[in-house]
Amino acid sequence: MYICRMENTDHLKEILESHKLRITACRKNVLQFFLNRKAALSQSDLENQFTQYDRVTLYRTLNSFLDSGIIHKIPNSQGAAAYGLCHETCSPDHHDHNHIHFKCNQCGQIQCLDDKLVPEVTMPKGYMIEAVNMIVDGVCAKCA
Amino acid sequence: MYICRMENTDHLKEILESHKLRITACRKNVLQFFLNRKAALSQSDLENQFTQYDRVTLYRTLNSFLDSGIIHKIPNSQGAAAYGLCHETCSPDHHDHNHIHFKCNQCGQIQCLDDKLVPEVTMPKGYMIEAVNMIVDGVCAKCA
DNA sequence: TTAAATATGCAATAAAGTTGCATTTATGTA
DNA sequence: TACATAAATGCAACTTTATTGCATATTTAA
Repeated sequence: MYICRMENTDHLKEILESHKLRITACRKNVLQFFLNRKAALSQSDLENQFTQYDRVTLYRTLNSFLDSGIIHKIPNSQGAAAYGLCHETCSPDHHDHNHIHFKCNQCGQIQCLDDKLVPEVTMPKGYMIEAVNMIVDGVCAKCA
Repeated sequence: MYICRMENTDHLKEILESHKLRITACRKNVLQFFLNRKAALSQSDLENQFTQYDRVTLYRTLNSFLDSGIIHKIPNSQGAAAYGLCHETCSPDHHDHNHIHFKCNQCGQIQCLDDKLVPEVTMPKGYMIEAVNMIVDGVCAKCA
């Protein structure tokens, strides 16, 4: 029989504090959900998981995580916006996601391939680069 | 004084025919608009330009262009979906856009950098690649 | 020229994103 | 610990974008 007990949430508190965010139940739950998941999450994923919270609250939770540099938005051409956890190297001012994102056309999941770095690119004269995103579409190892 | 006259629309007709689409005024107008524009277009761009057409018609026009391989959808993390013209090498079955997309954070325009090719990437074992997209965010030459 | 297939306009709805405001909760300080 | 202040939450409302059904109009092939 599975005994439900209080989990230690010190690590969640630390992450939120270090990003200058207040500690709330909603934020801790959402953050834990991100940490458990390998794949990126969308607003509707959160709504399905946390029916106890209003969708506006979840929307603003995502925004506060975005602004503080806990998560990053992943560009995609279809469906709702997806969000992935940032690395320690990210700060509110300067995001640092030079990893490739992969979207599986079978299961629909979007993954951060943290150890696959985006190759260098050069732009035509006069262009200033602020961020580079690379999204690979295909079939993931699990679905293949 | 500028004299308004009928333009030759044979090239539009040819493009539509070669993609197995019926020739209609709306499709010719939208296609011409794409050909004139360097930057990618969104649904709302079309709505602003072509107030004579219902937005559902424009929506379906975009879809028919997408399905037939005249345009491609450009992934982005913010704002409405953007669409860019395909090259001759694209067919309904197999799209071939290995060029980089650039989004200017100043003017908001998204451009196809047709001669900037997306670099090769390798995936972890078991992954199958179907498409690779690269989006560079920054400031374009005009806005810099 | 006409029948069949397709495109369009209108109405309606779904889904996603966003804001204002009253209430509740978290946090720093006395 | 209690309190004042600042921030988070829930609710309502609204905007934008995406989507479908159906009647009518247009295109195309025979």
